[in-house]
Amino acid sequence: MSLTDRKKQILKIVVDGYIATAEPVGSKAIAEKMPGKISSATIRNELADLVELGYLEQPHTSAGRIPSAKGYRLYVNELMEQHTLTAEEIAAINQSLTGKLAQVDQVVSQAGQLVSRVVGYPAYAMAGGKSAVMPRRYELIGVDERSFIAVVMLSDSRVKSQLMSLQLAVDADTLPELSHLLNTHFTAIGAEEISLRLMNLSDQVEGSRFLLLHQVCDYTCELLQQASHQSVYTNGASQLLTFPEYRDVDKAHDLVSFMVDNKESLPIPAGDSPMQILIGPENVNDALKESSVVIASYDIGDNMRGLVGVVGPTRMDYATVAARLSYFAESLSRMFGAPRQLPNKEETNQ
Amino acid sequence: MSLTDRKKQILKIVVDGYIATAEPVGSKAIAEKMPGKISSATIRNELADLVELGYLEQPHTSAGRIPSAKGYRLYVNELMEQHTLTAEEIAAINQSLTGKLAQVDQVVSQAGQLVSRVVGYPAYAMAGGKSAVMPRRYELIGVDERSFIAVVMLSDSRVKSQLMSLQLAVDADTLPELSHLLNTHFTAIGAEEISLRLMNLSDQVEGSRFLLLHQVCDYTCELLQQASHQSVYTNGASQLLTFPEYRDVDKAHDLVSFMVDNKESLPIPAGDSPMQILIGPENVNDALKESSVVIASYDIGDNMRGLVGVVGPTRMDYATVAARLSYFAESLSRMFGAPRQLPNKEETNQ
DNA sequence: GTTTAGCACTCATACCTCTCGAGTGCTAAA
DNA sequence: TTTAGCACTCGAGAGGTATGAGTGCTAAAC
Repeated sequence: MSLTDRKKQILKIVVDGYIATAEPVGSKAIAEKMPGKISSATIRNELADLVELGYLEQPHTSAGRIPSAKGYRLYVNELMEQHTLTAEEIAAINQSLTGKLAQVDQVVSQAGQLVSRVVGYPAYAMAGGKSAVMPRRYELIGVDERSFIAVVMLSDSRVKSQLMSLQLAVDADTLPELSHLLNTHFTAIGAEEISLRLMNLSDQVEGSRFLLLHQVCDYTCELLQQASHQSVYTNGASQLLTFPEYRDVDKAHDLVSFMVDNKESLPIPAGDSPMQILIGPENVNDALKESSVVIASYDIGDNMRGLVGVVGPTRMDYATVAARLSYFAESLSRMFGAPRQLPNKEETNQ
Repeated sequence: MSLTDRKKQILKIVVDGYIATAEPVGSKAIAEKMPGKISSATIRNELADLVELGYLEQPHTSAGRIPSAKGYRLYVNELMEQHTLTAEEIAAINQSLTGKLAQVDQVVSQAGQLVSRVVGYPAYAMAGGKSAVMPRRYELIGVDERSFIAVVMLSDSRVKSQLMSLQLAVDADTLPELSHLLNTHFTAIGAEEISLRLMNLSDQVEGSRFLLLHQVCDYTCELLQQASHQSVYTNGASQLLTFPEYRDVDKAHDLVSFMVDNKESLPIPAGDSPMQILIGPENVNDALKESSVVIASYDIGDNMRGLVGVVGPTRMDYATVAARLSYFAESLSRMFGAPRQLPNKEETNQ
């Protein structure tokens, strides 16, 4: 007994129907949707086969059928129609992207927010991989005799700055000198190396200057740590509550609080395919075993990658979500590919 | 018929009981908790009075009593025992505060997060009022011939910076000159004034330089706008789902999505009391009519105020929440009062 | 006048049974 | 291989009943 075309067609109708209504789909309903006249009895035979093959499941004897994870998988891989975005959908996405993404730094978090809005499911976002971030350039700017601004540029072209205050006033030459010192000895190295070199300087540099250096180095280390420990942003988790599969408050709570408190464990794409779909039990994490995740990645300037994912019930509208998400990711890549002209390659510091 | 001491005592027992169990409290249960032996029949007479006075309600004839908003109000104002924090609670709060609040900028959002964790209810946070933010100091730092870093210090002592790129290379003198120009003409003014002055310069300044100025001014305006439009951070909204009053998914969804999508409408303190409690219908916003809010504010450096609020069912554990929240806010004020030495007063720029 | 015991009454909840109908599986005929 | 027919299954909902917590009221006791 094999998967004939008709079986596939029936499977597709079941998945489509279940996605739309969240109710088991019966043989009669299928018969009506099948092209050519076929009786419900025939459909029943086919359905029995599909259950035996593992593509469908039966909640109980006298109910219609619902897709199994295997069924969804086949649907996603072969059966589902490419959802072509309507003009309105494209307009909505473009609209949501215009002018919103000025700060490179905020791109990632905003992407998650926008996706959640655009696809109508909860979403999450994070910045993906690449080599470790390091300081690339320092600048110290005097404000008054008791405070100065530390500016640190990182290897991924982000610039961070903070006001710092001093116990003891320093004279005018100090800041430029220390800037130079930092730029010569404290760039292109990691956090441990920074502490190390700072220690070595402790007896070569006069006390109040050393304190100042210490402050800046601390700040830098903090930035590096922040950059290394991937931060994940989740958005719209409350939308889960609108799906009937999460009417059970406990289930909903499990998933919502997983998305909020345990973001770090949300799935990241395995290979380097631009889009990936994880269906129910295909998810490693228990909390997601009854949900599906669609992940897409996009390029941000400076060979970084961003990642946006969408979470929903296994009964997710894969076709639409996939289409919107991939258009969204492509748009982002495009926006950051050409028009942004950031200094394109590493340039040794100072 | 007036509020005798015994009636108050009974009211207190009802509120305490209802807070603890979320179930109507019956006369027998009350009788057991009353000091001195009083029969349940007597209690029933008193309860009937309390209902008539509007302090209690009866879900239906044969159920126990639950507090009305008026009842909670009396409880909060007079009856509730000051919850004195245990050593563990204090330790937990202190612990959560240590070393977490380095960046003035992140204080507000982190405060919300910490409060939510510390008090065990959903929380929100925002930075409060004070005069409009303005640019106070600029600095332009060359990176290479095609890019530079713009550093803008705002009147509230926050420092922001971003990498910017240029179409045309500029020579070495340009950046310092333009920095000076910005510092002389573009500080201590609002966004509209910035655009205005920029326009006036359009024919006095050579093209590529003007473009550069334009970039910086745009960035500044963006910062100002960002600062003016109060941002509200919410945390732990999912914790609502653990309360029986939000077992009804629709109710839960209403409130959760209100907290997430409509944060701006969350209540802000009316007077300048350090702590405020809004009970059920006392809230202006419909979505909060069946919930209570506890708000506290604290001082951040530079005469700014931060605000943290806690949201929960009317049956909230006011005593504990209030105690923890106020300790938390006091700690924050203390941390930012003395030990932080930011430049203490406005100092006219350059 | 206040308190108490006693008792009939109320109502939400849980549980049972029954009915209804959608949907099935199987069989036998086309 | 397909179809009609039919008995069967099972969930959902309606209706009915028992249970028990809790009440209000009355009349007696303090």
